[in-house]
Amino acid sequence: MFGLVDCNNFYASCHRVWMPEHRTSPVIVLSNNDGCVIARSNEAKALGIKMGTPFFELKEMIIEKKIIVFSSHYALYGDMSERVMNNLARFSPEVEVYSIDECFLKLDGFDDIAKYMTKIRKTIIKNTGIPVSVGAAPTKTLAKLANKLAKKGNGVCLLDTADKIDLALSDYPVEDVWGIGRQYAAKLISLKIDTAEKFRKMPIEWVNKNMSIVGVRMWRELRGESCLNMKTYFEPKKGMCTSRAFGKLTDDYQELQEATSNYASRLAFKLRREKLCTNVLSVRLLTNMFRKDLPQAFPSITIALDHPVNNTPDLIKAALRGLKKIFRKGFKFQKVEVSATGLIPENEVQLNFFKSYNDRNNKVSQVLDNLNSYYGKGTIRLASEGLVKKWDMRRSFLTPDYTNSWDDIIKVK
DNA sequence: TCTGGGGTCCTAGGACCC
DNA sequence: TCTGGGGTCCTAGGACCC
Repeated sequence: MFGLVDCNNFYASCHRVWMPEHRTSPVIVLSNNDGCVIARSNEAKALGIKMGTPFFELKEMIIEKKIIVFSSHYALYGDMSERVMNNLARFSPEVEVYSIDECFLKLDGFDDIAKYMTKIRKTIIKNTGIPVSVGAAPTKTLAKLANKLAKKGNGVCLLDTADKIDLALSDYPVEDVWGIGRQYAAKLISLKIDTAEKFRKMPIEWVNKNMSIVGVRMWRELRGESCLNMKTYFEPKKGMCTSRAFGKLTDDYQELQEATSNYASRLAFKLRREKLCTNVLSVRLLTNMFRKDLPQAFPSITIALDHPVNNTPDLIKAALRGLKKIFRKGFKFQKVEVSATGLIPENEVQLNFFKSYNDRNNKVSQVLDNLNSYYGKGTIRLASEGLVKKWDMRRSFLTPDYTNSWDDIIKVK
C-alpha cells in the first residue's frame, strides 16, 4: 500500500504558520517579480482566484475582499518542507520525498491503516502547523487520486478494496489523473473519455499507440497493478538551470551582461553545492511573449566546454561568450536562462593537462562560497556581475526571513 | 506598467561505429 | 540487375510534474 501525504496550499500555509492572524483570511502567494498567483488558501480559492492569474488583474479585488498578499519566499518554504519531511520519516521505513510539499510512504504491515493515516495527519499539523492530507491505495497513481479525494473530504482517504476504487474512479475527471496534462486531457475528452473509469476501460493497444509507454503505465496503475516503485535513494541531477525574469524589460547590453554573469554565478554555486561539474553550457535570451506589441525573439546557443567545470570565473566567461553571439539589437528582453547539461560528479572528472589552471579558479570559487556563506549571499562577487542589479526582481510583499536570519527570528512576549 | 522557475522522461531521427 | 545488419550516442521536441 502506497500512502501520499500532500501539504494543503503549501506556500500559503507556510506564511500562515508565522502570521496566525491570517488563519481565516483569503491568502495568496505571488510568483517571482510578483507576477502571478502561485498559491491560494481555501478562502482565496472560494473567491474564484485561479492559479496563474496575473497579479495586476486582482488589484481591485484585493482591496475589496481584504486579501492578504505575499511575495514568494523559497528559503522559508524549503525550511518548512524539511520540518514536515523529518516528521513524516518517523512513520514508515520507506519514504520518498516527491516534491517540496509531497511525500510517498510505504504503508505495508500496519494493523489499521486508516487509523494510522489519521495519526500521521494529526502529528504533522501539531508539530509543524502545516495542514496536510493523506491518501493511500495499492499504486502510486491511485494514492495520488486518493489524496485529492482526501482534500475534498476530511483529510484522509483510503482506497483499499476494488469496490472503493471503482466508486472513486467512476466520476473522477480524467484530466485530474496524475500524468494526464493539458494535451492528453484535450485529446481524451474530445473522444468522450472524460473519467478515470472510462480511460481504464480503453484497450491497452489504443493507450500504447496514442500515449506511449508512459500512458500504459498510468493505465496499469489505475487498474491496481503497481508500475512505479518508491525511489528512496538519492539520484544526482541530470540538468540544472538558472532562469529568472528581470524586474523590467531591457535592451541594454551591459545590463544583460551583468544579469548573465549573475545567473551563471548562481548556476556555478548550485553545481558546487551538489558536487557536480558541467561539460555543456547553454544561454538563451527571451522577450516577453505576452507583449504582442513588441517584436519577439528567443535566441539561444549551446557551448561545449573544454573541460568539465563548476567554478564561477570559467562559467561566467563561457556564458558571456555565448551572450555576445546571440545578442540582437531591437528587442526588449525579459529574461535570460543559463543552463547546464551533461553533468558529471566532481570526483569523476577526467584529469587533464590544464588542471593547475582550473585549480586556481576552483580555489577562487571556494573562497567566494566561504565568504558568502558567512556574510550572506552576494556579499562578494565577480565585477562582471555589476554593482547595482538594475534588472533585479520585484518583491513588494516580502515577509521577514523567520527561519534563516537571526534578525528576523520571531519574538515571544 | 504588470503574466514563475526548475525539473523529469520518452521518442524519433541523424550521425556514427564495425 | 544488383548495394546488409546490428548497434550506440546525441539532440531536439514534446509530453508531463510540482
